[in-house]
Amino acid sequence: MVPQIRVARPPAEGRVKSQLLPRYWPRITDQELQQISGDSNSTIVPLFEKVLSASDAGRIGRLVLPKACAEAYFPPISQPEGLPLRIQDVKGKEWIFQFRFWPNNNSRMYVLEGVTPCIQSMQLQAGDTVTFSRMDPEGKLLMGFRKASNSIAMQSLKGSADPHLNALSKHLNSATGDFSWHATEKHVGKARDGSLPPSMLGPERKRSRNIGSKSKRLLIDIQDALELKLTWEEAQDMLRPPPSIKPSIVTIEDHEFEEYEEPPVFGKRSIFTARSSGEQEQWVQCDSCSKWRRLPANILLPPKWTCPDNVWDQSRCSCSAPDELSPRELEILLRLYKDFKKRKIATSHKPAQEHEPAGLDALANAATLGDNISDPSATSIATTTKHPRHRPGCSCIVCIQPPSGKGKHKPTCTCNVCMTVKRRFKTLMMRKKKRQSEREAEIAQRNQYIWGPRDDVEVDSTTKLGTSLLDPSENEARLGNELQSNVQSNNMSNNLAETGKGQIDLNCHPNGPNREEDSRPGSARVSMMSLLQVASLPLEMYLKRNGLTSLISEQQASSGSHVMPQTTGESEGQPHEDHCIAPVVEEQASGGDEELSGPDQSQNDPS
DNA sequence: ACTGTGCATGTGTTA
DNA sequence: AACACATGCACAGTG
Repeated sequence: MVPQIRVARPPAEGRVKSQLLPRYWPRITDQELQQISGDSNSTIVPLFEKVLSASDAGRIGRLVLPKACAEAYFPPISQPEGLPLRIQDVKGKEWIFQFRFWPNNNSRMYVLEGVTPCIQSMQLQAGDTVTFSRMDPEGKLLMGFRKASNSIAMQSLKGSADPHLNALSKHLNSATGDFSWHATEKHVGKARDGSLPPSMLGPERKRSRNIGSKSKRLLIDIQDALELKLTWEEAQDMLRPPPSIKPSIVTIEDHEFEEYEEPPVFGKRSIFTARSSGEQEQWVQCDSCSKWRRLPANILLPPKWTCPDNVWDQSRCSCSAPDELSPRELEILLRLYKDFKKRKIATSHKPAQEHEPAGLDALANAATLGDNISDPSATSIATTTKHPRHRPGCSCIVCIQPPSGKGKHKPTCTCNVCMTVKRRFKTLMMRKKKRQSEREAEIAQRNQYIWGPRDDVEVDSTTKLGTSLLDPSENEARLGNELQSNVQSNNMSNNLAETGKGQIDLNCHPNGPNREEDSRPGSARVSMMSLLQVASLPLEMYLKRNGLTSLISEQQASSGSHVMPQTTGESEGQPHEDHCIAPVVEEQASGGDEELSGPDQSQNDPS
């Protein structure tokens, strides 16, 4: 891309820059400049930028300007009333803001008033960045923005002249494939720690400063928020319902929710798998020797777990006992798990269509967010309008009480707020149902796609095998799809796999007589069965179907190797009752994760 | 009751 | 210690 503009960067007047705090230094990319300037031949002078605070992005419509920036780049004002300032946005639209100041101690506090329409037009929120530039020689002020959400950040990165950033951008793309907001956070976070020069690290830590103090301002720098969220989601992996506490069932609007009296407890992260019998089990890694051990699914593990704790398998209760899985199998399992996680995260971050908070949080969200509930980024950063310190989803007394601030609501309360919340909840549930049916249809279609190439396996396994060995990711990706479908089906049918109520005929080939019906969008019930079949396939069948027969032979050769002790002796192709490495859910067996509203439900719902 | 406005205050950052 | 700034808060205006 050859910019048609001349850019005086960075930034503007070095003289002034030295007076600005680094956090206001403009980091506008060429692409952004190009965007701002359009086809103009003018010189764009990046002036400064500011990460929007909650109050900047709030309804008040006042954007606090850094004093030094205001005094350096905006016209001098002597009266508090200031003067109207004409600023052009990236779309070429001109906005007129009141540029003024408030006396503050012996100083001034500069603000731009009336920015709400502009902020809304750009769909900005706290954590996003607004950039100010000047077009010379006209001196026209320009306003750009950079969304804190990574999708936009990615665009910025892609367009960056900085090879570092371009490389990072490519890396992010390749690393995440189908771009995952969340996955990228991790990379970005990682990059922040290491590879990026400080000047490119985005907003500094400034904004996290107030947290933890007496008057806690829950204002989290977007980067910190991302890291926190990530940590939270990682933590979610380890959260389990309290082992001895039985949830009570609460019915709200004909929907049942599990309510736990005790908060979730921490357990060790494990991978849950299902056997073809429907029995679930979990794989856990020893903290001492790092070997993976198979345990019953219903075991709550302590945060730290080692082989000697393995009282369920005496042959593997010591670190000296060999791995049950071969390295290749382990790799596949882990990659499937990783892929599943990635997809789950991506799914959970999809706007509204895929994700909805449940239970009280949903109500709280509904109460505080209204239609904004469909905007995940909004829920992650923006404060509620009700109580600036609180975030959407906050169900504290302040946020759930009526505007008048008097008293709590009873279940039978019919006040406007309660009725609105209830209506909203109904709408949400209807939407959820609708989405669920859409999702099922989608799964059915995907299923059709999945099964399609399988014919090739049957017809020409050698060719497929060659391809597979060269590019195992393809197979794994397919497995991942199945896995995802499997998880979804698991969510929807709840313990179907466990109870075997689905009456799955494992001998029924997916391409069998029912296939036509299976693949029809809308015949979700049948497709669910197919998916469950996939979920329940023995490892050998997985391997075979995906061209990894060499692994089977390797496994057989090495085992008596303990790969699958119980499977030896069974004829190939016959469904095994045990050891289906189909990571169904990584949550406890108790959970269709979207179905719960107790402490456990939040496992998949960090918001 | 709600909204807008102006100022005050508390806290983190910088010199 | 001084400064910058995010936001709390009181008060006035409006519906």
